[in-house]
Amino acid sequence: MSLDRFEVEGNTLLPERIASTLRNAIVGSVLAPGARLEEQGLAKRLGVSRVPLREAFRVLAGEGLVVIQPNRGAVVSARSEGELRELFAVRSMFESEAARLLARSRPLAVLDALEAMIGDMKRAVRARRYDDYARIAAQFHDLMVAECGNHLIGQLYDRIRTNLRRYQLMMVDLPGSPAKSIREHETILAAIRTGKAAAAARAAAVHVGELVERFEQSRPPATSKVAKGVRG
Amino acid sequence: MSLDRFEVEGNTLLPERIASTLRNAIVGSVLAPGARLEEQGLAKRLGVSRVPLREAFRVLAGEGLVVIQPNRGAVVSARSEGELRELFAVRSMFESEAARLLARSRPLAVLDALEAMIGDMKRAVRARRYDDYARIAAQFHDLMVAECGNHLIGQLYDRIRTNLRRYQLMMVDLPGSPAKSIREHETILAAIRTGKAAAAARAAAVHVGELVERFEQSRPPATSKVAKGVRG
DNA sequence: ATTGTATAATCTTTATACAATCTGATCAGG
DNA sequence: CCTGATCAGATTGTATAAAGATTATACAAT
Repeated sequence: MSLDRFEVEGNTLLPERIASTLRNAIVGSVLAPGARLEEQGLAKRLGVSRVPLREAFRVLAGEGLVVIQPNRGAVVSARSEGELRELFAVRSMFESEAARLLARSRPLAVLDALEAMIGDMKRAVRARRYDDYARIAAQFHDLMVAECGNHLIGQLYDRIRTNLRRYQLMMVDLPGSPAKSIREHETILAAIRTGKAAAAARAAAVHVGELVERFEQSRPPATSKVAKGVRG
Repeated sequence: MSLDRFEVEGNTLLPERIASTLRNAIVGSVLAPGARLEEQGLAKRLGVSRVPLREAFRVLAGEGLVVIQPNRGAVVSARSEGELRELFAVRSMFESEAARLLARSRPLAVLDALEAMIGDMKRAVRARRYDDYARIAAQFHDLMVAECGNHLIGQLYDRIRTNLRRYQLMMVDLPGSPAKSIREHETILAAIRTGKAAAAARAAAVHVGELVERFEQSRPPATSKVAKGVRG
């Protein structure tokens, strides 16, 4: 059961390793939206054959990172403001539900870990290490969802998170107002600790909502952009 | 744009057609949980070669219907009471959010279609055609989610629905108390029509909750079953 | 009787080659 | 300008083979 932690990495199949490489390239904008994933050339560059590469395409297509256009090959999927909003909306649902579930089950170890993270956040802010702060805040959310008890939510959340990374948000709390953000985390945790499920859910949703707002303020209100080179 | 409806169905790629065939076999229990999907034999039986078959495995793995065990091939994934509960929980979230969104946007054509469906449900029940009733009720939920405005929710909902089908539930309203179920649909639609977003969301959640309850009553409280023939 | 080793058979995984089909672009003709 | 033919390039699907992993079986050792 908990021996999983000792699994040797590298036992993974080639298609998954290829998918991982391409995923990193996509979320890191090395492969831009609309970029065509040419089979032969890519296979040669990665030093693999076409069969596992094609399987990797299917994996990424299932995650929504690439689109397979019949007889025209795989293409990095487009981004849009609309998709971004949808991603945040679903993220909000998941985190909200995770908070609700945690408020019901209240696993002590998890709550303590969350508490510790808030402490780390405060220290990071005091030390003006805002990148650390953002990283810890992201871990806070990850832990909540991972330990909420609903494994399916965890799976789907991973997918959302991967897709959100494409928008250079990295699922981080934008450092607009760390103090306020920390208070929001505290509100969530307090509601969970006292078993107030509805309040916890609401607080989590509010927090994500604040993130969206801060994000939209931090960006020029760009009109919905569709990637070039991709025909409808 | 709306010409999509006239798409020719044979333009799809072979891996997707294979995946569709296998998906039907899995949700129809022709391929039972734990069944090994032997490449050679399956390729021969389906009249395809192994490469597109492998891609189909990846597609189904992404949907959670099969598990790819490194160097041991693809296996139909196990079912469990736990997964069933998780599926229902996520379904509830999605339908709830869909109802909320619809209450905000209130697209007239959709609301009228939903209204018409409730009429059809009533007629079906009066005629004691409970299978028709169940089918229409399922369409009611599908339409809500499909037209809620968040395309991502629609995608994820499809995945949930496919997985729920494996539990022989077919995403139907169990005909335990059609009259009550119809009232619940009416409550949802009324809240949407009057723009009461929170009420609509709550009504949708309540409805799914009732479905779960009816389902659990209709079954012996079977303990969490794991498929045979699958080694850890 | 149990444990461990060696070998063979089976299946998966990956690579490679080749044929068939589709796409997109170019270009000639109306 | 629009239509239709043509053609290179890419994708898709098949076939085959080699390499690696797993399982089964037999056999030796404790």
